[in-house]
Amino acid sequence: MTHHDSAGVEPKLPLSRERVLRAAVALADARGLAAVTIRSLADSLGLKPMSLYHYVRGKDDVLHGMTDQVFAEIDLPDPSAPWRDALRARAVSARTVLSRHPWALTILDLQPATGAATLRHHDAVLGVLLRAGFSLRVTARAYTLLDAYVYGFVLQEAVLPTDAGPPGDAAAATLDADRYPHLAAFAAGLVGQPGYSFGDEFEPVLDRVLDAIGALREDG
Amino acid sequence: MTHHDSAGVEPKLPLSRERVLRAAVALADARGLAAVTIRSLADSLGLKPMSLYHYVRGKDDVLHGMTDQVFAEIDLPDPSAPWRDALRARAVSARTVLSRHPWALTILDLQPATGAATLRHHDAVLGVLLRAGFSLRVTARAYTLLDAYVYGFVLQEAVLPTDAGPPGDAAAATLDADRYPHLAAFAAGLVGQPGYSFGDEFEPVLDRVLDAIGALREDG
DNA sequence: AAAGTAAGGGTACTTAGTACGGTAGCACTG
DNA sequence: CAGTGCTACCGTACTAAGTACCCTTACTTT
Repeated sequence: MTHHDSAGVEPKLPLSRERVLRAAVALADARGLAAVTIRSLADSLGLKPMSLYHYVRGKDDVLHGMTDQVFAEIDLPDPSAPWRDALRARAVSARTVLSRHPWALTILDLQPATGAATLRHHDAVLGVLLRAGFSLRVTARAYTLLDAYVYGFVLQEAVLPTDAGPPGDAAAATLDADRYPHLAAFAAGLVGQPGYSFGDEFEPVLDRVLDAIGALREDG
Repeated sequence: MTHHDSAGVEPKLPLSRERVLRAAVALADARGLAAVTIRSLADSLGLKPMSLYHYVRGKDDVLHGMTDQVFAEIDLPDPSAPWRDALRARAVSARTVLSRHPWALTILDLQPATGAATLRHHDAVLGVLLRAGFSLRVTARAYTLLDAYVYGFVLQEAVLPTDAGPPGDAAAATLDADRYPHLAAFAAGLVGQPGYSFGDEFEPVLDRVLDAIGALREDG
């Protein structure tokens, strides 16, 4: 037996920065961002901690690289599609990917995002808007709004109390209905209802966001 | 001389959880979230590390408490104002506060946000919408959109390359104009222009977001 | 005065990042 | 074929940080 295994157990292919980052993403998905330590990462690759430093510059570099991996998973927009369709598809894809890797947002604001996949991605989206006749200024606003919506939605999705608890409603029990009447009304009247899923709200609201982007274009 | 000082140097009043958290916020503002360690926090209060554990449960509790402090800084919406004015003011306030404490977003998605100030805040905003006749479902959508915009905007503001570098343009120099033509066009044609400020885009776009919320209401 | 309690601290263990300096196998050179 | 050097990997050890456990001092309460 030549190596330990814990989460990913990637086959014993030639090592590389790519494979290290992929293992890091797998680890974060499986056990959370906090479980991504140089030591456990090395362990999941059958290596000793110091060996990783041949492929990455350090922990920070691993985190950088992980976000770039995530961006690489997001579908690039179709350059020939109408802007609205292209943006909609890209928003849905981004949301799906970020929901799959919820730890990514936590890292995002740590660094200026200069990974190759990240840059290529942003460039492609900007291209869609510019080709559709958006001015530079409106393109900036539109992209800001679209991404703000996606990031913000995913962030809220991550924050929501995951009531995988008792059948009734875990959140409502904690809530003081006197002090927070509206929150209580929510827990009881909407979130607690069978069939309600916060995630399902993404697309209906997205359509209004796209309307708003259209309005931004009119403004000039 | 009875105590060390480093960042906050709060006067020697009676200690309390409140004061510990306030010192933590001051530390994060001054030196970044990474500088908030139990040890440096104790030091900034003239205490030894272990003494803090009489006021907080541990590092996680400190982080929880810090986000709640931040929420406490956001103006509560005026319950008697029309929904659009109330939401607009609250969004501007939230954005200002979050820009002042950019580290807050990093912590936000770590925990389900159950601080008192946080709950009171959300409850007040929900109240504005419900009293204005929004249904539960549309209220949820509207609030999601508004907060997504604020969070997402602040997040992007934090990520933006702060070109406080050379006079020309630091970002453009790094960018490969062949590989990323649209990004390059941006750096040169908009971001690099004198007088351009990303932060100034917040309010114009916010107005379109409020339009979108109005449209959500129509949909029912 | 005795006893209890609150506030603060000392020591030390554990986990994590990483600097520094190996070592072993292979490739290529003269 | 010996030597030279490179590549991949590893062992050791230092530092920073969180925190469990137990102690001391001082003040309060009866």
